[in-house]
Amino acid sequence: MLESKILRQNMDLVRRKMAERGQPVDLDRFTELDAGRRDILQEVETLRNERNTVSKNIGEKKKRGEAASELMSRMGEVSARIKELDESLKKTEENLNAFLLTIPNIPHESVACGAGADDNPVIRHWGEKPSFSFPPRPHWELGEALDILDFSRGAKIAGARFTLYRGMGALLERALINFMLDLHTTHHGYTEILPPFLVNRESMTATGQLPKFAEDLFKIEGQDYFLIPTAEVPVTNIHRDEILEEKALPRYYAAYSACFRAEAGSYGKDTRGLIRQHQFNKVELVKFTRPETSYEELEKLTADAEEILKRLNIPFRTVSLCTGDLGFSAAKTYDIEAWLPGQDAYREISSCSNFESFQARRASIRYRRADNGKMDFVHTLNGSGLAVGRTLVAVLENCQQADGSIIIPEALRPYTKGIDRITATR
RNA sequence: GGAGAGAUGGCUGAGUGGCCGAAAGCGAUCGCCUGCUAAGCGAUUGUACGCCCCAACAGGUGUACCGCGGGUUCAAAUCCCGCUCUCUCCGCCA
Repeated sequence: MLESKILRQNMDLVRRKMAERGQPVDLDRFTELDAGRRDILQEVETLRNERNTVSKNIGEKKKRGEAASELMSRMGEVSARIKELDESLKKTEENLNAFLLTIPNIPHESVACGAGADDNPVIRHWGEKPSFSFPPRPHWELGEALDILDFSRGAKIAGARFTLYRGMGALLERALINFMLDLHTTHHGYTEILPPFLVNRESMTATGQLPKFAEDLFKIEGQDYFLIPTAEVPVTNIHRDEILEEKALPRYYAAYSACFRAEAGSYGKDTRGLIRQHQFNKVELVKFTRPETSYEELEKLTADAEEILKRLNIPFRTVSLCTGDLGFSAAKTYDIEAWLPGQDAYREISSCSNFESFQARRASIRYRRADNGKMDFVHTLNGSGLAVGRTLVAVLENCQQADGSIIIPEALRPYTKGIDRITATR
């Protein structure tokens, strides 16, 4: 969220940046609401001041046994007027706030201008694409042939976009989760978190999923609980309404969670395989940093996520999202895209973002600066480290053999009871 | 699910209608003092929003905030109602 004061002072910048995002904002409406609010505020505060002084007066008179009924009835009127003004103030602030909550973050100056995904500059490539002496197969064929992924049972039990993992498939997924968590906690300095998978409305609003993207979320009927679309939500909310010590920054958290997404509006997209599921597993990295270091921290966080693919020896490329492709809350985002030979394409496997103070304002996450003793908002960052289901896809497709078996990357074998190969069991 | 207790500043904790943005203690910061350490003494110590002032830093001033939302009253941390959360006991339960 952008604050009124900041918006008021940077109208032109905001107007220009929102246009670059392709999401023009009606700033006249803001000006109107903001000015209206301040008008009412001044009037009501003047009246309150009067009431406070006169009330004190009344108290003193009464103590001396003097009559004060005239003052009391006049203050009755003032109070009634205050009540009226309070109501219209509240209404105006609600409108203003609702409006502010729908304005996306301002893209960082290093973000390229562009209309959509095709305009995202590629930052780097890593790894050699594997060459095959046979046409590489997509993971859904491999998984079904090996009897480790059961799409039709998943659909029977729950519906489309749900998958049942079986045997080595389930083990491989679990191995990936543990491998990722271990790497981030022992080598990259993250503290492991296991968060609630259901959260309340305040948490969803703090990180930016609400109010604008309610249709992407699963909600518990009749209760104010939402299924998390990413561990970013509960983990960022760890410090909601808190004041952190500057010396306790930066803070790094790594969390495994299941993630739930309604995927409204993606009908017919990625209908086969594990790529787009209503429920999937993810290890999420979240950082709370001082404003001065957040872009440095974004580079490190992205490298931490890339390290997983490097150790699994999966080729990838990293792109920087352009203004037109940038998410609502992010100021800058790197997407890491793994090479999937079965689909002859790079597919997103991680998205690493700096939100600057956007989420911290919504969530009121602050720290006291050591230099001047003032409060300031922290910067929040997060990134997948990594999307587990998609990583499993990448392993299957990159490590497939001519006979349809899968050679398990060495880095995972400590987590697969030493098993080095998945072969058909029937 | 049933019964009860509670929620006050960074922390502990007092405060049952006006003199309370809130005692006291702890902590923290700054200064003094003691040869060092410990102790001691003094001062300071919330946030948000608005207005004024300023190039800016700062400053002045007003309002709000004692879990959240409403009500009573000239006046609410204090009285009333609803909600949320925490704790204790009973029941149930992985």
